[in-house]
Amino acid sequence: MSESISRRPGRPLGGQLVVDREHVLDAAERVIRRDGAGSSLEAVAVEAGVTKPIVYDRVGGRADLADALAERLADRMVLATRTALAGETLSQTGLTRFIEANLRTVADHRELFLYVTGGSTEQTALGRLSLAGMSTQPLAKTLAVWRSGIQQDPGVAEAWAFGIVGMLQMVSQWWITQEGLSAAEVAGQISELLWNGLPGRV
Amino acid sequence: MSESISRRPGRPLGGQLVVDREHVLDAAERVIRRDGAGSSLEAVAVEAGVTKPIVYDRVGGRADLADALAERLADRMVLATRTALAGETLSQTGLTRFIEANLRTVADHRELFLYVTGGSTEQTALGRLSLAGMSTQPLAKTLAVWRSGIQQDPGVAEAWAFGIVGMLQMVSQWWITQEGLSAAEVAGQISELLWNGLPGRV
DNA sequence: GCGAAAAGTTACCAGCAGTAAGTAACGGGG
DNA sequence: CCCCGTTACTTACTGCTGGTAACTTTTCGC
Repeated sequence: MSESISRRPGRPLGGQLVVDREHVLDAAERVIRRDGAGSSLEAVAVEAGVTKPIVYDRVGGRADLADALAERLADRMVLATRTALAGETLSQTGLTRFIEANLRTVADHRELFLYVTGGSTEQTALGRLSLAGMSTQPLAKTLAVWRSGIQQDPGVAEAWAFGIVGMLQMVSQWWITQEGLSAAEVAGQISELLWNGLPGRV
Repeated sequence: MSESISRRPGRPLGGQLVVDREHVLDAAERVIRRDGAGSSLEAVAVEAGVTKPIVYDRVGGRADLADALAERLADRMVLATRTALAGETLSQTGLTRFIEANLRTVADHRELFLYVTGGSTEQTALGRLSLAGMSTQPLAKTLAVWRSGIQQDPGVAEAWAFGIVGMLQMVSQWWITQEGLSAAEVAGQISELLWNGLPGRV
């Protein structure tokens, strides 16, 4: 893959785009998976078989790349949790499955997760909210609907959604550095906290 | 402050260290407060009235600086929450005060918080765990003791501590970008979630 | 007094984000 | 049919930052 055929300058024969946005993002994922979260844009360009300005043209700067990858990761998480839940009504065991699916997705995309949540600097620190935002927006909606359904105040939904996403992110980050701690176990513990609260049910 | 007197090379007259570690960290805090989370080590050195290698000698590289500042911030948070709680036994209103104190401390050190949690790249993403770790270690201990006291399983303490810290970090990050949302309000909502759980008390 | 150690600075290197300028192929109008 | 604007690239650069090697000056023990 990515035979560095050292294209000559100028428009390539055939007149077509040599790579599109999706190809660049695919290359970025491969590089990050191989070289870790500290990968450079240059490396991404090389992996895509193209030069830096093309990356800038297709996806933008570093922050934009992180955003685009965050969106992909968020999509996969939503997908994984959706299939794990399969539309059933919310319960503690369902919540546990939701969390466990989340953990497994993070483990599957360890370096990508670190790249996206690690950010680079400055406003990207706030940009981590973009990954959060993609996850929180649907979650907040779900929470609001569900809370209304059980005769509870739905006004807490937004704050709760951010809180839950933050909790999952930090637990994921902690968990992937731990050895010999099963996803199911951790998921059960966090689920217990989120469902029954700190004091537990009496 | 930091009169750029352009010292000559060589050991300074008097033979004493011109700045110690604490002075460098103070300077770093001033720079970050003034210039934001994207501040460079060079700027820190200038603010401290000294050159880069001195910063490296006193505190180490960028990751070490972030760690040291994280420790300071964590200390201040622990202090703030401790005075807010004043040793009373844990309750929902106490928890609310704990969270509100946390939010206010973050707001007081906005840029520093972003610098520390933002990290730079690579292993610093995992290094965010260092701030987390400093906050979670005492929290986990407190939780374990408290859970034991109310006849509940204390084995969940570590995971819960990371989860709670992550929740607070994300909520803080979200809250400081929001306008017209009081700390007390948000603290109450998060406290409600942590204390009573998602379904609420019946 | 003198040389080793201590405490600085200068000057550099490597790598990276981001951009300006140059080059070659395509394609439509005269 | 050819020419010129447009398209789609690459090369080559700037500016900055983290990090380090080498040099300079003072101090202090013997």
